[in-house]
Amino acid sequence: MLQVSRKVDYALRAAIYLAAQGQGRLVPANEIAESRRIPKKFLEKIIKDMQRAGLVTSYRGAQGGYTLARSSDRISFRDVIEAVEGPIALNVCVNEGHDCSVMASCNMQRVWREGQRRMLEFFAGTTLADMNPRIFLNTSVEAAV
Amino acid sequence: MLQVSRKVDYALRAAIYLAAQGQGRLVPANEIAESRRIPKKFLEKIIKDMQRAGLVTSYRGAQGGYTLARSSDRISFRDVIEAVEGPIALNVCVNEGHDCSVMASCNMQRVWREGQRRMLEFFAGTTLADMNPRIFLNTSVEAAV
DNA sequence: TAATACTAGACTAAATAGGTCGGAATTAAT
DNA sequence: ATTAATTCCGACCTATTTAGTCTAGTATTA
Repeated sequence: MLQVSRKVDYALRAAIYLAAQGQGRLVPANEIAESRRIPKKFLEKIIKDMQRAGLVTSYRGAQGGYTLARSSDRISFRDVIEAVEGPIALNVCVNEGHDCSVMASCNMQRVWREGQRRMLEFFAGTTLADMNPRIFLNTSVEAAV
Repeated sequence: MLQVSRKVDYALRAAIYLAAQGQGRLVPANEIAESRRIPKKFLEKIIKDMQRAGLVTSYRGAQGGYTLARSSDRISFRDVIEAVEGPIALNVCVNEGHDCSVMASCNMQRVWREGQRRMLEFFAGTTLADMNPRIFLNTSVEAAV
């Protein structure tokens, strides 16, 4: 339906929450889940995805928890989206190596590519730091308000 | 998965095919289905959606078929997408009247809105006529090539 | 009246979304 | 050493959506 999944939404909520806590502070899943209204067990899996993508670091055991692996202004929406959903492709025919049966006569590929390029450009330019209440760094988002 | 459905893809293939045949010529479902590799019965339902949205006109009986309801340069990708999928909302919280539980502290809504605005702007600016082989009218698509 | 087309609605198989469950492994504090 | 806090892991589950198919029409024309 051309809509982001709950997974992406939850991942970003969590990432933004971690960003607000400051890199370094270890935040347990419970706290994130409760404060951002995310099912805890589901959240754990989602954060694991972000960890695998190198966005989050985790520590087990008592006093353990999660923290951002790098500063919030170097983690973009695109990073988070792709961490949990894999690479974005607006249509199957935009994938590398995909061979569309009607490609020669269809001409749509270029449209999907360009639409996707614009979307990615925007999501890559918006970072977790931009979500910090009050201070918005991304001028393109700023300009839209 | 943030990807357009087969339905949207088929709808656009069909619409582009109709555009290429010229408004006025009645094209039967069979011809569209075969030439664009779309399951016929599925196609009929999809075209019905486009008809309900006022994009296509149909005529029953022998020599019947489908044709565009207006000229191809006045039917955009956005028109077709919304005809078969309903209004686009990049995230649930962008919908009118939706009340997000963590909205006050989340700040993401503005990002989805702006991302969506950019996407729609592009899809609304790209028409079926732009898909005519060789002649591309939409300069923004043109520029991307 | 036969052939060609679209129409309507029920049905279905497979995939995806959105989780849940139960416990094992790890660590810090007591 | 024990316990409590915490992540990690894999299997499981269920509802919804996707991508169609099937059957039985109705309308139109030659």
